[in-house]
Amino acid sequence: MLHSLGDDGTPAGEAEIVPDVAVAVAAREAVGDARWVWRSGRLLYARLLRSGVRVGRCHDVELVGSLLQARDGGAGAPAPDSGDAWPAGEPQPGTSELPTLPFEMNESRSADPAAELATLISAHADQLARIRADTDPARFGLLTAAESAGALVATEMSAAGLPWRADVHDHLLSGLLGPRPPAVAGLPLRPARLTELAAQITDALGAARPVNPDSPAQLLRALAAGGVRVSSTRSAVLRQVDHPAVPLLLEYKELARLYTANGWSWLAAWVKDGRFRPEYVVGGVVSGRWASRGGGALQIPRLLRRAVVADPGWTLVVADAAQLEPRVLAALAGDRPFAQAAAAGDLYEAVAAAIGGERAQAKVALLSAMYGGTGGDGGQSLALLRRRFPQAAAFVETAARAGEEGRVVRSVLGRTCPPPSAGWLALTSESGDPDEERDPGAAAATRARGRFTRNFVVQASAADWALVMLALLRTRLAAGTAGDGVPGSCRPELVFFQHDEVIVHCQNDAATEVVAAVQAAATEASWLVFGDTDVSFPMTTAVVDCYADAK
DNA sequence: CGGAGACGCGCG
DNA sequence: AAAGCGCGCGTCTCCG
Repeated sequence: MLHSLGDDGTPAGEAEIVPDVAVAVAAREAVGDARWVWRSGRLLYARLLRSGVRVGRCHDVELVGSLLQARDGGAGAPAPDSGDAWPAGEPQPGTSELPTLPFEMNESRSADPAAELATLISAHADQLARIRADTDPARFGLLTAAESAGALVATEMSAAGLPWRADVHDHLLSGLLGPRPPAVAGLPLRPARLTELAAQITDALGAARPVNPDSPAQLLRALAAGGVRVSSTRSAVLRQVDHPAVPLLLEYKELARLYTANGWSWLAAWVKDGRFRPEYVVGGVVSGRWASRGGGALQIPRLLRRAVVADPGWTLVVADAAQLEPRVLAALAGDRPFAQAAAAGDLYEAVAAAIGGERAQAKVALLSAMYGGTGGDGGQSLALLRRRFPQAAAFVETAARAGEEGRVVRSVLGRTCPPPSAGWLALTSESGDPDEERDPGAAAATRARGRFTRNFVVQASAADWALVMLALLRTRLAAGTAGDGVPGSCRPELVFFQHDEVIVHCQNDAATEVVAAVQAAATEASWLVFGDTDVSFPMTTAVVDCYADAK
């Protein structure tokens, strides 16, 4: 059932019963600019794509509902005060994004589709009203539009798949691990190289029985027996120990990780017909970053980028937002000297020059400022950073204090972080009785939430920018001339998105146009999200046959 | 036997 | 002194 809607979400005309949704959607897409309103596009849009139907825009009631719920609090709590995480005194981006809503859609096979459609229409109208009621309706409206567009991109990317050469992957595995081990009684044997290393580790530790390096507890005991006292078996801890078993263990861990996480079983489970098709979870991370389900799509080891190869006649445009998070902080905080350091080129270099240190120190100090660390040995650089860029420092400090006090903070477009848990409140609340000892964990929990909100304002605002950029890039790729007039699926396709990085798979002669589209999307996103700022958000782009050859 | 949690490590 | 932010997932281990 479809129903056309006006700009404010009120239905116009009569609801329409269509025999084939895909056909009806395609027909409406062909004649103009529709924005589809649906309960959730998660399954529905995948079906449309399988029928060869692509849509331009949507309003995903489920995803927008989550954004609104986070903003307004689960139990109808009052809206959070918006003072903390918003750039002060910035011009507001335009409000031209308010859509027309020609069609309503309901695809369920419920007993009473008309009633369900009515429920959806009123839920949507309610959401529009709540978006308008935001302290910054233009920015929050942009967020809801971008989140909905992100859902379309995610589904399209899963459908397209990341080009993946199983033969290259297999070759990498056998080179490092030995040939694929046969399965015995359903379980694959340990690969030759791992077996060899395990034996060498046992020898090096002087153990009487074979040590299983996969068991942290067993390994810890064997290390202690061999005279190595460590707090854990982590690589970082082992690396600081001088013992002949250590290099063997480090190699074992690295290879075992490759084997279990991205070995032959992974290959068989996730790569079909030359494509890796993970499922992306839009809004899966509280900060607005995407998560993924199955296949560990966002944790593909760099080593395996060698297996990501464009089809013959096609190429990969790999684009990465350089130093995104510190740039976002610069734009958020309205810190002029910092913004000027982020105006062009290498931000870390510019910051190093400003505080009179090395680039590496500047980078660590900046990350510490955003993560809530102390900078470790670079504590001095952090102090210099605070003195040189007081507004930027104050911005993250304010966010940290809000968290420590149990308040919530918002990203630049108004994504709200979760409130503290009941456990946190119980742990950190003062009892009022001066004799009562405070829980010793209370201070640690308070600081932990401070670090969370401190990081949230930056990470979530970076996610806002990246999502808007992605949505704009999608639109530009669809509107471009590349692939025009050629039958079949010859258009550039978004095939990967990982927080601040995108990959477009396109025909060789389209690469220049795609690179330009990426740059234009980044520039437009910066304006829409941050308005008039000195800060630039450069994308480094590489046109390569193989992902491993980018940067 | 399956679930839950710790551990460890890959990515940003 | 203790310690940085956000995830997914595989193995080991304990427990009911």
